[in-house]
Amino acid sequence: MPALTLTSKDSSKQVLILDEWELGVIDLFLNAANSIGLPRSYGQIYGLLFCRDQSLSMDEVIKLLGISKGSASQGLRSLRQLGAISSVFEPGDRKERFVAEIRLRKLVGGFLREQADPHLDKGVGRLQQIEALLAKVDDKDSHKRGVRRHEILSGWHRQMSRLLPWVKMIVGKSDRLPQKSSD
Amino acid sequence: MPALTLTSKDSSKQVLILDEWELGVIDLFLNAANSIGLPRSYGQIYGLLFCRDQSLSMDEVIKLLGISKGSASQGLRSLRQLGAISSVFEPGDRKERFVAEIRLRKLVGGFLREQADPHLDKGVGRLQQIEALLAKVDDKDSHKRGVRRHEILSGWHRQMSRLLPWVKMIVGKSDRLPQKSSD
DNA sequence: CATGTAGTTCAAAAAAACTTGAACACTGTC
DNA sequence: GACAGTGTTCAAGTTTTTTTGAACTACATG
Repeated sequence: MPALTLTSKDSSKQVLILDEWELGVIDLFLNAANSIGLPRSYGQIYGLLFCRDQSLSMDEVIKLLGISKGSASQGLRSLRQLGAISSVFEPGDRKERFVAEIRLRKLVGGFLREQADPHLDKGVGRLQQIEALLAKVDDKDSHKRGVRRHEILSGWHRQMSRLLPWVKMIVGKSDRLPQKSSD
Repeated sequence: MPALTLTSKDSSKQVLILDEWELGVIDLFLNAANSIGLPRSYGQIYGLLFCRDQSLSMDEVIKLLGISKGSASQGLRSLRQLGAISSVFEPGDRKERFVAEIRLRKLVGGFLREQADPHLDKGVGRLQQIEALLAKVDDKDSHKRGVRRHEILSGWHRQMSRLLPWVKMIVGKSDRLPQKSSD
């Protein structure tokens, strides 16, 4: 393997540019990421991998999207943490390569696990904190009101905790639903 | 019982200060709002109203939370739009007064209606746009790949569309939900 | 152990989101 | 019409989040 050219452009190399439809998909994911509270660049990265059959290295992601090394590194790490992408090592290659997870159930599950569950957990602490503050309330009416509110919040917390497993279960189940192929 | 001079004239006025537990609740909602992608001030406003039995006017919200007129005005409007608060007019008073909606089902339903549904709707347009871009692709392989991706995205869209009604239905009914025996 | 490749970290820059407040609009009263 | 009470708008200011890129770690190879 001759390593002469630095800016090597081996003709066996796959495309280093994006199709227009790929740009469209990447933009779709950019917006989607944004609207669920993830950085745009995460959406771009996922979108790019989603478009491709072949795994991509960090280098290729950087070149194709024109983002910085830092963004790529952090984005790829977080996306893997979310279970939205996974990495593979081609034998005899030091580079880590990435592919998108395309099972919606996995995506939703990972998102809920990493984003929703922690919030619910923190909620327990917050509720306890409020309970503690309530113990120090002198005024009878205020105390009563506070207790009622605490009860409501506890109920909500319980309901949300029960909802999440259902969501995880429902999404992806429809693979098996009989479908009339339309559209 | 009456607070010291605080530019307030009428001593029959209810508290113009917040109990500690109320601050805790308001902070909880501030964080909750933040984590579902709403401005912090919306959370504060909702949290304040959530704590109170009596309706509050915009003026009172501004004074109690120490936020600006602009924030209060926009926050109250958006929260009402979301169905998270509702307004009432006391007879013989020109001021609009607000109370929090505390039924979780309503809150979740409103949130999904105002936030999730619009995104799904926009998604239709985006998918069509991608479809249009695909029509212009020459390369056979790229086209095929693109079509496959479009199909996947369409499937996801369908599944999410089906999920939302379930969520709306399940929340608020969880007393009667069948349970997965573990936890 | 010097070199080159792969990847991470983090302070500073840039961008996005949020808040503010003064000007404006609307309405009912005198 | 002038005024006072309510509420909205939005340009400018502030805060928060995201991105960048240079310095750094790690590790294989000659």
